[in-house]
Amino acid sequence: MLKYILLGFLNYQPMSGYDLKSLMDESTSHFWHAYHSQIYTTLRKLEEDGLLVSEEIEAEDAKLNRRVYSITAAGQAELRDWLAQTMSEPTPVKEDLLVRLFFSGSRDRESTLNELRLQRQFHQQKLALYNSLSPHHLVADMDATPELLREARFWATTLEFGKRYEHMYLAWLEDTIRTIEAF
Amino acid sequence: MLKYILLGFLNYQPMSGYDLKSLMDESTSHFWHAYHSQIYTTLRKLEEDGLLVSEEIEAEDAKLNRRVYSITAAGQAELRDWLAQTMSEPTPVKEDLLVRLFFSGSRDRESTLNELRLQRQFHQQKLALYNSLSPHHLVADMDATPELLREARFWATTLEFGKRYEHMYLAWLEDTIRTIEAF
DNA sequence: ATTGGCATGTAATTAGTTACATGATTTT
DNA sequence: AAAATCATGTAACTAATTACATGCCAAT
Repeated sequence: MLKYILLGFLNYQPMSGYDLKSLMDESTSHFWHAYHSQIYTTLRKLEEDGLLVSEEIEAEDAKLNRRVYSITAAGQAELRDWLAQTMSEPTPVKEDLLVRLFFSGSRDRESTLNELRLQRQFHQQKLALYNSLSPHHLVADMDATPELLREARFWATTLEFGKRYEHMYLAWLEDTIRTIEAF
Repeated sequence: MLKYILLGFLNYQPMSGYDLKSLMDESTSHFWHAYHSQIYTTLRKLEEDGLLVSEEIEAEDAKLNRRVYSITAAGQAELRDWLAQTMSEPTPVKEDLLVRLFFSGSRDRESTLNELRLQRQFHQQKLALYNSLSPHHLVADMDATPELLREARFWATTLEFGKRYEHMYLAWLEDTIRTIEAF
């Protein structure tokens, strides 16, 4: 999946691994996180496969050089083909907290409740973050072409998902805390 | 994580890899899916680490023998220690559909809409499934001890999460379909 | 003086997926 | 006759995580 995220961003404009990591951190990381180590190795692999080309940009000053990647025609075709397909399943959920809760019967009740209360805090923060975000702040990090502005409408739908997800999660946490307090 | 799911179930009662796979399929797979190949290899590893012991049960008839695993004292301690901890973060979301939607600006609109409509179908089915499930049907697959019945209250909270998740997801899909139709 | 941002990578390990492989019994 | 269920595993591969590693510049 990371492959397509990188192709997707590089289809907007050429960028370095560092740029991609920064962009991801404030956008796609909310539904697909990746470490910089994976980003750099995947970029190399995509270049080997001919989907990207890179160019080392010498920095003035004594700074570290940047390696800027551009998408190739083959890369664009790969992205297009991938998008032309249709997911044949819903994405399976992987939620650690639910695993823990499922097996919390033998656990100290206060320990469980503390964990849920801490999670409530985390999800409140996430919701607050999403509410403070505008999909347009991403445009500011790239060249604001008219095409990019059209992309922002799709970005907004994923942000809306995030808000609803956190809202749902919080309500469930509240109710679950109350339920377990009453056990 | 699979490690703790296996320890968690085996803490209820001894079982084979096949039993564990079946139990997971109708419970934890909704928030933590695993293939049988991974289950069998993980069970072996846990036995090597002394957290489980296994015993080969000879089948009457000419059936294949079952290997039944039991949790050891060390295994119970490991499970207890893990549950005594507290997650220091919310679980990161990984949702393929959002990645695809994020980069769908350059995509044919009908293709995007078709994918969303198909997902709507999937999530309707998931919601229907969750609504048909009772946490007690799981007890039927194991020995119905009074302790197990207490566990079922925790199982129910995870099922409730599933219902709310699918409900939220569906509403978002509906709204997103309408939004994109209006683009 | 130290923290944070810029900037890049490799190495080692663990986890997860897909494919291969077998074979009997029961149900449709 | 074919499909589903029971039952177990290995092998190959891909993806993801964690740790290691470096070094400049600007701001506090």
